[in-house]
Amino acid sequence: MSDTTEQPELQEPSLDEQIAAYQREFRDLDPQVEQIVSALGRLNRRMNVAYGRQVAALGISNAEWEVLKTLVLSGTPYRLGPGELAKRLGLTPAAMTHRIDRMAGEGLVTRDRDENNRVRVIVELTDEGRTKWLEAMRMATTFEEDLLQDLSGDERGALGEILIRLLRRVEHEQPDAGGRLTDLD
Amino acid sequence: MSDTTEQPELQEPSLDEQIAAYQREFRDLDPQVEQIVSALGRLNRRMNVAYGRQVAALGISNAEWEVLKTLVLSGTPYRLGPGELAKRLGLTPAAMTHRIDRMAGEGLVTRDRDENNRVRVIVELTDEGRTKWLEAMRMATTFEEDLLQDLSGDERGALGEILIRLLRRVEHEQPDAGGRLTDLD
DNA sequence: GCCTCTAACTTTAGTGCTAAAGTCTACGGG
DNA sequence: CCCGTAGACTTTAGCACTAAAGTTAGAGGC
Repeated sequence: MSDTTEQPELQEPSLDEQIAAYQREFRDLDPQVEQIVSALGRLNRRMNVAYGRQVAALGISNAEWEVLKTLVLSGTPYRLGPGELAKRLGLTPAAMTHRIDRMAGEGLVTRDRDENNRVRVIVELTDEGRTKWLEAMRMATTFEEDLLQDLSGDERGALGEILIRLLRRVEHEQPDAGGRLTDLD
Repeated sequence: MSDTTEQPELQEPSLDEQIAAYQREFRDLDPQVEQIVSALGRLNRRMNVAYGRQVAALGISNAEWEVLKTLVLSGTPYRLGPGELAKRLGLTPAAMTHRIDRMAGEGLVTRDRDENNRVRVIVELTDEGRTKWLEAMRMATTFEEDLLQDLSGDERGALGEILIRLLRRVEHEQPDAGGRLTDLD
């Protein structure tokens, strides 16, 4: 997901070809389901590549942008500990330590000991970091508007509503416990 | 995206909270666009985690599953060179070399020199590899059916159609004019 | 027929991650 | 008080990847 380095240009067969090939190899396949799932995956991959290219123009990586977003989302004064950041980004604390190192070196955040509890560390967004976030945000929203430009208001509403339903379904199917997704032993 | 190792459980604010926070920090945000884009991203991340957990039960990683899929998609006799595999998976040839090493060690594929041109290498799916693919495919399609279970036929049709349109839009927005990346018929 | 050139991989160096062990601060019980 | 323990990060070891340099087989020029 996160990436500082460039990834090679990916070159897959067309979606139609892919689905046709799957049907040849796996009779039980529902082409409609496969279409939805494959299109979702591809769409996301391409979007991530696009975001990466855009923020790279600002001199930051996708990974760094994620950190900026998380700090801004936390609201003013834009401060979080490394542990909390790691949780929200889905990283290990160790990885967070190194990411903060880099970003502090670039002046995007500061890292300081908490005065009241010197075990704790506070990562705070700098003005430069906030500016980068804003610039990236402007690029991203322009890109997103452009992506959805052919969709009518009704279509956008319908798409959003369906995606939220699907998301709820995935999020509620929890790992073990009785979830049907995971016990296929 | 590809991963052998486990990733920490990610813990984000609810989608509604996130969108509300963005609106506080960035007035120009269209909440409907943001909802679609964020839901898409999250849905995908969760799905990838779910796939990873499922194939892990078969003793293979998500990365290995991608290779199996690509070989099967190429059609019988399920053979491709490392270079071609790398292109289709969006990896560098170097990464492909190592992945093939591992997979050959596990008996999922064989790696042999081409008899006619000894510079070329041929990676071929083994019976075991094909079996693993089939088992993974069964798990994946069950999961996907379950995910989409609340959607009516009409909704599925509409969703698929919209996603394809978006995908086409992203794929045609090509970076800097160069060649068309996607037609390899 | 050698010599270069190119294509297709492999190897080496360096990055960013996970897992697990280590460090350091605060807190609580004897 | 002093020691032990817990919590919050940091460090170390190892892995998978990219970029770039290295290797080797076949193809073409002269």
